[in-house]
Amino acid sequence: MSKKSTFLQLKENERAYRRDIILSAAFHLFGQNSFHDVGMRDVAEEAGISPASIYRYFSSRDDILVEILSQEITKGREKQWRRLESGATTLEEIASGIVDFFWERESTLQIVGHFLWNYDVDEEAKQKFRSLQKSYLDEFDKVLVGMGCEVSNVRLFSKSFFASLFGIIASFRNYPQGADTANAYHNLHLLAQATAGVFKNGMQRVDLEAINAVEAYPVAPRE
Amino acid sequence: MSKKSTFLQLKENERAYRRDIILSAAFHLFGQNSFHDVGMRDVAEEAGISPASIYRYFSSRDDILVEILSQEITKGREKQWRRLESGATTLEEIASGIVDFFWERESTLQIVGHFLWNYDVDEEAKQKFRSLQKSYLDEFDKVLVGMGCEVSNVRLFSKSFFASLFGIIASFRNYPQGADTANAYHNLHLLAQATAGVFKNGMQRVDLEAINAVEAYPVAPRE
DNA sequence: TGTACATCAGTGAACGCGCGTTCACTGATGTAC
DNA sequence: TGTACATCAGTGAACGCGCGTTCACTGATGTAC
Repeated sequence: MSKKSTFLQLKENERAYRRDIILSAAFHLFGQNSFHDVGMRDVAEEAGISPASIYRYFSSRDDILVEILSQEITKGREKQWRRLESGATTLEEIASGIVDFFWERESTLQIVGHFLWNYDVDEEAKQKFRSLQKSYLDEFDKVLVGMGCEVSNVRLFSKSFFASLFGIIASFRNYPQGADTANAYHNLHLLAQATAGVFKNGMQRVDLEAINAVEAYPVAPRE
Repeated sequence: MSKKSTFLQLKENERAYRRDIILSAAFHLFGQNSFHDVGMRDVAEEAGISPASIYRYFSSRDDILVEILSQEITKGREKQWRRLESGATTLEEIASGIVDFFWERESTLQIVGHFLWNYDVDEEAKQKFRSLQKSYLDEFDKVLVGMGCEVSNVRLFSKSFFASLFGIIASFRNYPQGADTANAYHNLHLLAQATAGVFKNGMQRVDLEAINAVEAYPVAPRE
């Protein structure tokens, strides 16, 4: 490696390092505040730079968001997959893992919601988000197969299961359950357990009939 | 009834009628445009009045939104419940009904999302939204029981099932499926069918174990 | 029959404000010759 | 060793703009006496 390329390498490293500082700042803020309360000015302040500087490292706010989501998923995955590798796990455990994942970091849920709901999301970030979805589902497929899922279309199962949990969390995390928060948390786990139980039962059969039933379904494009 | 009270009544009717005009205008706009593209100025224009006038009939934008959602649900319910009353129906049919309901009116999905995600929602509207949730689930309970659901905790089942479908629609309505829209629509139905199948299987048992498992779950409040 | 007053629908214009993003610029460091 | 030039981190201030909502006002209609 020539001297010159080493210098360039160092420069690139520095740049990556600065980028990380911004990301860490944002990550930290999202851990303490709710999604809508963290703006570019806040991130800049936390990182010790000016708002304008952020745009040297990220093309948009969405770009930061998707990057943070990526980190969150990686962390969450490590935490959960570690358990998985140490032996067989149940769908129920995975389900409560997902509930806790979103419960502990509300803003992560908000970020996902942001990408699922918003129309005017930065196109580049949208692409990244989609590949995150895909890779997450890929891993999930593997886990299910590893758990002995005998369903013919595993991907269908992964999608349904994850989306179900996501929907439960989204719908009921703030649903009034006699007022206190602990109750809502408990209720989420209850719903997650019930759903996991239902899916566990379905893990062996079901889908074949379902798919056949659906092939005949009319394909009506949105007007 | 005295003459006076009749006059007052007429006046009230007129007022209610004007309110309905605004609501219809908004309803119409939401049917043709996406959620974020319909503002108070648009509603006003469509209704043939000035933006300021709207606030004589609704306390906030959220107030209009929740009112529209209420109408949508009523309509959708009529459509679906009518089928139900004419005989036994399957969970699968209900599931595709829900998919179509949200698919046909994307903005309805957006409205629900708005109330589930946003923090700074008008408090009054939030209350209304919650009672909508409740009454919807109430009806759903009845339908399930009517279908022969033998589960001990029907409400738990209703919540899980509805939230699952909602999550599926939210997660995958824009998920790239080989690019064209018809495909996404078809895919949603596929997922819905699979999920309905899984839940149908679980409708007879499952939940009891699940609930017991959960009672022992630690109740950890959000930090 | 007329006058003063209350009520309420309706309005044009402006307010407010958040907030992502861009602009024009400075200063430091490296490179070419 | 010095000069001109390129590159890039970093910045304060402002831009832009959407958009829900409010303000101060007009005009019509009903009511009291």
